[in-house]
Amino acid sequence: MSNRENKITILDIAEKAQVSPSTVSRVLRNSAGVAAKKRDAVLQAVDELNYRPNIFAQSLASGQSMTIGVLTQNFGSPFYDGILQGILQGLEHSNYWPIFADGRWQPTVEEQSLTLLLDRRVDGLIIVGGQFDEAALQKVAAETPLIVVGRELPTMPDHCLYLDNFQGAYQATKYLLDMGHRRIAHITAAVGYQKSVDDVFRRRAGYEQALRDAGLEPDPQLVVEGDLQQQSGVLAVEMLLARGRSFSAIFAANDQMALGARLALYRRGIRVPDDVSLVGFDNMPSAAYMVPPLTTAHQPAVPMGEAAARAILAMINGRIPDLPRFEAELVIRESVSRQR
Amino acid sequence: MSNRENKITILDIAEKAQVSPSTVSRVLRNSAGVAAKKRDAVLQAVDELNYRPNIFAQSLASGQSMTIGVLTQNFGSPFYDGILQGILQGLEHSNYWPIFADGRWQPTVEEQSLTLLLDRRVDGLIIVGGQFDEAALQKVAAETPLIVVGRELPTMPDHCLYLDNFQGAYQATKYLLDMGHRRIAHITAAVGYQKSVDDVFRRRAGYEQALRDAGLEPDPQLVVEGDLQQQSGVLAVEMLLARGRSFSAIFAANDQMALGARLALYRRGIRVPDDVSLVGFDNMPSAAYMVPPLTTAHQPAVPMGEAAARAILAMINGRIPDLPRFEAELVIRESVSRQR
DNA sequence: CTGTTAGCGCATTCAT
DNA sequence: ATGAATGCGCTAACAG
Repeated sequence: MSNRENKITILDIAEKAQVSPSTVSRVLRNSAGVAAKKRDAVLQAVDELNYRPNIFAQSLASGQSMTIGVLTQNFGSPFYDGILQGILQGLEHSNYWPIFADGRWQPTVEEQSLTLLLDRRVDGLIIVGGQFDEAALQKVAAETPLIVVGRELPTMPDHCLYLDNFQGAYQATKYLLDMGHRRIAHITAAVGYQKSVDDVFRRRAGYEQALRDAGLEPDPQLVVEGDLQQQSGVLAVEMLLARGRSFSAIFAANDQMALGARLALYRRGIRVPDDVSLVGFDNMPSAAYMVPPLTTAHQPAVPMGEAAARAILAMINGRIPDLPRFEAELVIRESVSRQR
Repeated sequence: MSNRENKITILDIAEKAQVSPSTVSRVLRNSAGVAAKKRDAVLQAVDELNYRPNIFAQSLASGQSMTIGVLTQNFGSPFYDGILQGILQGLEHSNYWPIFADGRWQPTVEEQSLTLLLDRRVDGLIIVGGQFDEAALQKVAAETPLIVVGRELPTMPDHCLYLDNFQGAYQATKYLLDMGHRRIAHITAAVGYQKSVDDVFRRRAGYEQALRDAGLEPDPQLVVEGDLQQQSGVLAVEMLLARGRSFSAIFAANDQMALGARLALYRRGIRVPDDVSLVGFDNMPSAAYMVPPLTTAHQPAVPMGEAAARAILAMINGRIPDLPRFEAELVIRESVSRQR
């Protein structure tokens, strides 16, 4: 702890306010009626002595840590940042405080991080993405209030907060189709790489369904796998070009890969959107500043984070959280052209 | 805390291992020699009972929280993310855990956040950027080990970790000069807006000095103020264009504004780098994926974060941290062309 | 090297 | 409504 602390304890203020320690505790926690006079005296003493309750003593005595554990998979990725910001906002006036841990998409690290959070005796847990299997998550949920963001778990629907990825991808692909594109490539991500790959899988399914509904058979040669990072978008386009199948549009499973794709096209002298149109997913902050600005399926990360925070607070208070549904909304920008 | 906890305490494992609680504590903390046999028995009991020390009891009894408070100014900005990642890495095997708080560039919020971290009895504090004045920081430093990242405070050099912004900006500007540019615009940021504005101020100074050293007098008409966000880069270029002064290159005080500038130029049909060259600062992750890839002064955010973590650990252990110096390195990419 | 004894600062019974 | 007493789980002297 800090070196020369305010070694002021509840006893000091009890003495100064001429009441018993329990009374002080009562007014501080508002846990029982206290005579107005005594309350004021206590409050004044607290103020004058600049008293700061010892949070550890509080937690030890009360059994509550007033913290929420947040387990993410990579700090600093555009999408996760939005979630974290939302959580911060959602917790704002709640007395609860978030504690973050990063699983770095590595199962072992993820497990350790979870353990660390549990060791910290968090009152609730928000797990964003990740690779824990459902059984493991169920065990966790049995012991601690839990919200899982960004995954759709069949057996625990009342713990999950996610976006309809299928619908978002369908919409994005349909937009390209409506703009006259027929040969639409897709950059997906390899299973087991990153993110609740469910997301990416559903996006691919939405893409394929949109094609079928338009009477087109998906062409496996037009689908390439990346790993969700920018660089893999570059490689994906190289791969696509190497295959020699023509295409007039690319739908990338996330904006980061779309960014990489954009660069690869630039390097090849392929113009966007004149020669090839480009659509992403997530609406990451810089999507609007890409050149040209990127059309993308809008994933409302911040609202999702807020909802997660609210939900976990509800659970902690024994209420049943109402989990809103999130739909992706296509944000149309200049990276798509109409095909003759 | 989690609902049905392992209510296993140190007493349980003491009993099971046939030793006293203090011995258990000793082996767990490695705070004194314990007979190998007893140690093994303890360890085994810990394992079998799946014992988890109560961190609050530990903190209360020991007076240490084993946490490091990290006060940033905006979660989710490319530069700060790098710092946070670095801190995470630097703390990795240390038993210390970071607790984050966000000041959102609002002095009141910043102050509250600091109070919250102090209430949490952090053992050390890393303040990234921010607007606290030096006197306030000195008071904090007197009570708690403190490292300030990204600010250069004259009176507390042994607490600061920062980049030589002057040098970085000088280098960036000189590069443009070497490439034949003579009319070089600069996008800076308004004082009092964001960030330890010192940074931005020093960058401007470096820009001006480079011009002077090349025999050019800085033209105030070629300097515009933004607020470090992308959008302000757009507006800055609009402003520049409206002023009617010609320029062949822009040096933006950070990459985010460079990104906005890029978009504004695109909208005006001004080509980069053919018509106007562009240089940024920070080397944020997507700078390499801009079209064209952005030349930028490389600010090693992750290493700085790591250094901060190491330094604060050193201070906590009563050692004098060695604070490395960081220099900006220009990363040359395709956003700059040679001027005839 | 090890067990015993006191707290750490607060919340929460239980009396009154 | 309020004070006294007890314990949360662990660490740190203190003795041996």
